[in-house]
Amino acid sequence: MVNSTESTVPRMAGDERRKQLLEVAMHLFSKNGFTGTTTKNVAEMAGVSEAMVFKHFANKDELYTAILDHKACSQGLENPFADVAEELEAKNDFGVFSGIALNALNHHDEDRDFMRLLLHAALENHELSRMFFESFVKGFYEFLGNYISRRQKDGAFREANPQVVVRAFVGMIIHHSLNKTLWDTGNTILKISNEDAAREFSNILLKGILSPAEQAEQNGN
Amino acid sequence: MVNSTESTVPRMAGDERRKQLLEVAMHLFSKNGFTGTTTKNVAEMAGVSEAMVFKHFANKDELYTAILDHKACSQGLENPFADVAEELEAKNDFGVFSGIALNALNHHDEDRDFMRLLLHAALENHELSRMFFESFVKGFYEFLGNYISRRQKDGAFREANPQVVVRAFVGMIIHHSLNKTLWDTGNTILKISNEDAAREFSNILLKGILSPAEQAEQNGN
DNA sequence: TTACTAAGTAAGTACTTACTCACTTACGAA
DNA sequence: TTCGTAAGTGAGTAAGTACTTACTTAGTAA
Repeated sequence: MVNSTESTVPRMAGDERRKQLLEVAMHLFSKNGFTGTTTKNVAEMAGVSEAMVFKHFANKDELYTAILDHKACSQGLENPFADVAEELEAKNDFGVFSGIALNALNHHDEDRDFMRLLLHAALENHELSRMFFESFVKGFYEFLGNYISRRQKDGAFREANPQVVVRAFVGMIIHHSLNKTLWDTGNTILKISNEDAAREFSNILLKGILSPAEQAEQNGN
Repeated sequence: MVNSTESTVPRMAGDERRKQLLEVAMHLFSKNGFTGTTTKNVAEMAGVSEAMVFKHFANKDELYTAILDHKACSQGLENPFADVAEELEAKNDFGVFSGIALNALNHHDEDRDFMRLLLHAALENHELSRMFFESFVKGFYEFLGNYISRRQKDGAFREANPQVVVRAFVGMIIHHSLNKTLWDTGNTILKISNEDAAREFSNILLKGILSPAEQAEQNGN
C-alpha cells in the first residue's frame, strides 16, 4: 500500500546508481581519506542503504579502485599530449610545453577532489597510488623525456638529463596546483591565471634548457 | 615471585615513555594517517599496553596535536637562508639558489615522516598546516622574491613576476622530494643525488630568468 | 621494613566497522 | 494481467574501535 502523499521514489538503473556511488565515494574519500570514510557514509550520501554499496562493489577496496577506472574512462586520465599533437609534430617547443601546462592546470582546477584523493591514496600507501603512478606518471615522463632527447639531438636544447628536466617542469605545475588547493587557497602570495602561469613556467623551463646556439639566434631576432 | 630466567623489564620514567609514545605515534601517523592508525598500534609498537597511551594522553586527538607541537618546538623551523648568507651578499646567484635547493633537499630526506605529517595536516585542514604556511612559506616567498627583484633592478634577471619565479623554483624542489617519499620511492624514473638535482634545478631556473644582456656575456666566456 | 607513588596491565564497555542474507518491491516485456 | 528480473532494504554478524576501570607491581624515600 502506497501512501498517496508520499511519492514513490523512482528506482535508478544499475549503471546510473553505480556511477552515482562512485562520484559520492570519490568526494568523501577526497575529503576524509580511505580509512576516514565509511561505507555507511557513502550509502547515506547516495540516499541508499549500505547493502546497495555491496551490490555494486564486492568490497570497500574495489570501490576505491573503481574510482580510478571510472576517472580514466570518463574524463580523468586522458592523454595529456592529445591537445599538443600539432605542436609536437611541428617541434614548436613553446606550444608543446605551454599547451601541456595549461591543460594540466585547468584539469587540476576542475578536479580538485581527484587530486586530493590521489594525495590521500599516496599517504595511505594505497594501491591506487601505485596504479596511478605506473599507468600515468611513468608514461608521461617517458614521452616528454623522449621529446626532450630528440630536441637535444636536433641541437635545440642543451645537454641535460631529460628526466630531471621533466621533473622540474612537472614540479612547477603540480606544486602550483597543490598550493592553490591545499595551502594558499586564498591565493594570497600568488594570484595568477592559468594562462599566465603556463606561459611563465614554460618560458622559464625553455630558456633554462635552450642550447647556446638557439639562444644566440633568438637574441638576434 | 619473579621467574629467574625472565628478566624483569625495567620501567620507564613518565617523561621518557611519553616521548617514546610521541615518536612511535608520529611514525605510524605519518605512515598510515590519523584514522589509519589505532591506539592499539601505537601501544604495541611502544611495547606497552593500550591503557598506557591513555595514561599519557587524554584521547587520540590530543596525541595527534601533541606530536605536532613536539615537532614544531623541538626541531623548529630554521632559517633556510642562513647557509647562503655569503652568496646573498656577493650576489652569487648560482650559489644562492643551489645552496637553498641542496639545503632543502637534504632536510626533506632527513625528515620524511615530518613531511608526510605536514601533508596529512594539510589534507585534514589542521591548524598546523596554516601555521607552517604563515610562519615559514610566506616568509620564504617574500625574502627570495625580494632578492629576485633586486637582481632584476641590477639588470641581471629579465622581467618576470618574482613570485611566479619563486613558485617555479620551490615547485621543482618540493615536487622532487615529494616524489622520492610518496610515489617513486624506488627512484625508478629518476635517480639523482641531491647535489646534482640542486645544481640542475638552479641551472634551469637561472638560465630561465637571466637577462638577455647577461646571457650574451655568459656566452662570450 | 614499611608505605606511598607512579608505571603498568587484563579485561572489560559501548559503539562502529565492513560485509551478509533473507527478504520485499518496482518495472518492463510477453 | 502475469511474471521474471533487477533494484532495494532491515536486521543482522564478527571483528574492530576508542576509551575505562579495577587492579597489580616496581621503585624509592623515610
